[in-house]
Amino acid sequence: MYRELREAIVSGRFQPNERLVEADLERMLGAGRTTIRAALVRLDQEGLVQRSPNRGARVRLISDREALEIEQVRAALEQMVAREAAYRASARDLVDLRSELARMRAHVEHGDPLGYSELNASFHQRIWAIADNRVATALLATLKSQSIRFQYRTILQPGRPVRSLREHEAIVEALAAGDPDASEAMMRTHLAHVIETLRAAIERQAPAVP
Amino acid sequence: MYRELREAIVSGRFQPNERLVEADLERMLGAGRTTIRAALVRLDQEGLVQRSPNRGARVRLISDREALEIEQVRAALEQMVAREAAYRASARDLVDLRSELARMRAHVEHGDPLGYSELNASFHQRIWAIADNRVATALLATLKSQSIRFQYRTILQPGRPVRSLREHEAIVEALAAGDPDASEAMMRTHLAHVIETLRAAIERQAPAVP
DNA sequence: GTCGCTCAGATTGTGGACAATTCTATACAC
DNA sequence: GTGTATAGAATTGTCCACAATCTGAGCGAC
Repeated sequence: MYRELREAIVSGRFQPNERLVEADLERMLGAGRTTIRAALVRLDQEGLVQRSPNRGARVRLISDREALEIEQVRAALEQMVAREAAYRASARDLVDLRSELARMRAHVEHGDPLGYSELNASFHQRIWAIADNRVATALLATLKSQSIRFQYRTILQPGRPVRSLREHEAIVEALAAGDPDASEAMMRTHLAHVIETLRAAIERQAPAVP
Repeated sequence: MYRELREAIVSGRFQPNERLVEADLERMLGAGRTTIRAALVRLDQEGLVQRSPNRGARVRLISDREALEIEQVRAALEQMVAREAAYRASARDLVDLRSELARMRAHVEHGDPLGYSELNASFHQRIWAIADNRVATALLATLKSQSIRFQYRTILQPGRPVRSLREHEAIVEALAAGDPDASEAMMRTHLAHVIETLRAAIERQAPAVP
């Protein structure tokens, strides 16, 4: 039940800020209100849903500012994870990463930013797995689900996929060299560019508020 | 209710791994089982409680390994937050930080590591506030409550408070200089030492498993 | 002695009922 | 027209009862 509701929210079947009335969800998902309620409490704690006392639950709207904060936190964690992965990556891991990279390159060359974006996500997850830090992985996963609505604002920018791909290649090289400092640094510059792109996209869309 | 249960767990009134039977809590806290249940679901999602289907809830036991993972995540976030704080710290903030430092110094000189430890926590929180990143602050707070049981394993090590104090002074100097790189670097070495101290304490206590 | 079985007791999971609160629409005063 | 009061509808919060599940003790077969 929690899974289903979560999926419905993350996949965008509910709009941001949309009310989640317990009785409606009850019919929609075919579960008792008690069960729905428990799921809403979890999703609230997870930051996907906002509940106010006696006023029910809504799909949480992530503001532009919060999206940037999330991206900064994500960057900090991914840097640490990349460093850790440099210590731990096996030959097999590197083979997998390089084949992932090849597939990403294909999508870029065919001008398919959306397909690239999906592979991008699984590329990063692969690094999380190598680093083998469950706490970090769990946090990164919930951060990603919170900010999912913002992902296209970066990858759809003209020229971004090509640069993004080069940055990913640099990360793999550093990991292959077993160089923790370089791996962290490459991940840092990669995500600094992501943040910069996102910031620019946001400012362009919402120009100077008086 | 959530607050009360949380407080009871974090403050150690329940032992790690202790069963949390809903009926008992009902009497103990004077609330209906429904309310207790909602609080347990939240605490589960927060990582303070572990619930298994049909088998109820327990106070979550943080393993040594997980404590180290948490500390690594915390380090990554605190570095980022220190950098951000360097951009934003006002003259007033620096005055506050320095007076906090003075109090910490007093506790070290009087040989009061526990008092020092408390001030230590509020020192870091002050930096979080300066950085003004709510997402990071929230995560840091929950990480802290999860790993609270481990805090004395570092600060009670002989000689640790003195070194810790010096590291905090270095952080304030970097912040005062408005130097983001230095602030991040000072925070990094500070927390690297914390992690190293914790790792040593854990290994000493649980020597080589065959 | 140990393994497997059964059954009672303890505990959690879920649906329904009712109380408490908030929201909405209408009526009324100015 | 604007603002305020109020009744009724909509919705959430909580208690309770009962079903589903797990746990552990007792007992017998081997």
